[in-house]
Amino acid sequence: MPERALPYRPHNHDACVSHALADARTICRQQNARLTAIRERVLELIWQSHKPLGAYDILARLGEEGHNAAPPTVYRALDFLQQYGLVHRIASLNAFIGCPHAGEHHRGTFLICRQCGNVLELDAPTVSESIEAAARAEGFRPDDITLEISGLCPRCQGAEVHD
Amino acid sequence: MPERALPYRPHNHDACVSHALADARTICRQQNARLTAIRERVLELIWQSHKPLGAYDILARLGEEGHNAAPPTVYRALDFLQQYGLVHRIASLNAFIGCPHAGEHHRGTFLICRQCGNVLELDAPTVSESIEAAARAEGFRPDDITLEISGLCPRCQGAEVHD
DNA sequence: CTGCAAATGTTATAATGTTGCAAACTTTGC
DNA sequence: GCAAAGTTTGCAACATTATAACATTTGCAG
Repeated sequence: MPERALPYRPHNHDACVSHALADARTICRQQNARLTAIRERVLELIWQSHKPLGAYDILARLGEEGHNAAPPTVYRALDFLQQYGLVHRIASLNAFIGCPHAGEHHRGTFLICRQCGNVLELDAPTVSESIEAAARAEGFRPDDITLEISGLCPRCQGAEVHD
Repeated sequence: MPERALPYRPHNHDACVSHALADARTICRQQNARLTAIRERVLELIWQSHKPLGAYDILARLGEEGHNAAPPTVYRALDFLQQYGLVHRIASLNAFIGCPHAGEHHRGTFLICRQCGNVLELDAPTVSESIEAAARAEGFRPDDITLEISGLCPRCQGAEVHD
């Protein structure tokens, strides 16, 4: 059994979330960063959904549980989490998702299913290298890469059913 | 002299714009699409700036010239132009830019200079293929690819000057 | 325990994008 | 030509996403 399951495969998602939180705590401790209650709660909410979560979705869930937060609270937590590579922002969706290989500051490659909304972060060094090579061939010095692939995930290709 | 110059190289930009407009007219005629006055004006405004233009920038320029348009007018024109591959939306910037190889419905690859703001659309079949291969290797059926590379263009690498 | 820096609360507002309906314009069939 | 149908635009309101500015609280070092 792989340590990290694919989002569209059945798996113990609670374990998946707590693993991510444990990792986050480790990473923050190592870097002397303060994973405060709100930051941790935001991270947890994001992880509890494999689908990307909008800032205002997070806000709403915090509201439901009594924490009456304002937008800056959430955006600040998100900034922090992004800074430490714990979550990614998906530009084409204006939404955020947990990073399964947190730790280093990086931008990932995302496979976004337009049917079920699940997102898989791909670790594809070959692709990154080919992109960077193409950019440098134009004399461009690449810095930050946004690669978001929309399409159909394996599960949604056969049956066009909702999740 | 190449027909289409790189945005960060000096070139006759008026000619560049009128060429793009002429292409657009041809494409729309061929497809029985109506390139109305507003749509053409929006396209022209976008082309006049090599830097991506936000919807509200366009709105403001239309306002300056007496056309008191509302947001839906601009967004509808942009939808039309995107549909016919005449402009692209750059998700990481919430902005729009003219497509230098219009005609087919496609998503491009963009080199975005974070210093001067110029954007070059790259036509990199190798990269696209490698991306699609990586996606399919995960069982994913790619559909639409957003690839936006932020960094420094050749001109801005030596001197960190503003455009 | 005091003072500083970091984090959070709070209010307001900016920036971006959409809905829904009415009016104007274009095309088409006759 | 002319009316019906379809497309495009005008317009008002609103929805969503994100930030600014400043006050308050919290955590921690000395």
